[in-house]
Amino acid sequence: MRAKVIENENGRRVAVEVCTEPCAIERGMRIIGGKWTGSILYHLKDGPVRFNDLARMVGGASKKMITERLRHLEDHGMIKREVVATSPVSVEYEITDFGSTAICILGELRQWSEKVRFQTE
Amino acid sequence: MRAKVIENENGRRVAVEVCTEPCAIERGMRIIGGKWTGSILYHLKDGPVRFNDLARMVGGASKKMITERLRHLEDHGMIKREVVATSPVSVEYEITDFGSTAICILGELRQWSEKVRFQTE
DNA sequence: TCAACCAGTTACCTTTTAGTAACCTGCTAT
DNA sequence: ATAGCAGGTTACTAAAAGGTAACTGGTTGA
Repeated sequence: MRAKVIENENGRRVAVEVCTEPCAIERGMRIIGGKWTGSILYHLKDGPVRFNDLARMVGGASKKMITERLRHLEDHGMIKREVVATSPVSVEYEITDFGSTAICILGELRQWSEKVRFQTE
Repeated sequence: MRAKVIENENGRRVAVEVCTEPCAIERGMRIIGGKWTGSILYHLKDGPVRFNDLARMVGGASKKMITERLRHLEDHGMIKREVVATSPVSVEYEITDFGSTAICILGELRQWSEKVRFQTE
């Protein structure tokens, strides 16, 4: 991310230290940037939540989306899935320590976009 | 984002204060979460950059993508486009004060995802 | 005159993402 | 028995996103 453009000995403009794909920001976005992903993770910040409860909380997202995003977050070690031996069984999703490290970013994004309402449109 | 699930008087689980679509995190992601968007904005943090230089810096993104993202960022008041009367004309893109407010979020995301390499996979 | 640079635009195509709605197994309270 | 809950899965469709490559019109230096 230190990319800059300089002129070489022939007067041609060339980029040095280009942002090779995928750069850190792009990679980060691919982890927490998908639709619903950030919201879902953020909803887990205060403790474990069950699948259907999550589906109820995140209005607009279908079960399919919830499942997909949970698997994605699990694959990246941000949440863990735990089957609780109730009857009928319930499944709890809990944020991991690593997952928690993303919460502050999401929190800031949230605050930031709450201000946006007044800055644009 | 204070959504929780409670049981009502009939023992049914219902969500209260659900995250109505699109919630703050979702909205924020739609602004800075698109592919290349964050990277492009981040590359403008140290001063104005010309169109083709940007294209050179953000390796992997086509001119079409660069154009699209720049328009998007402009529409959201995060950058401004300025035609400089050189010959041939050059076009400079500069981050606005408002756009700068997103840089710290992107910086944190960047730092965070640099750590990710060691945490997952 | 020719090639290269500027800042894009256009047409076309492929891939990805997202959404709906129905369905599944297992369990339980009525 | 049957309706409802749990936690999903499946099939299908629509829309959006992303990518390639060619092209534009003007400028400039060799």
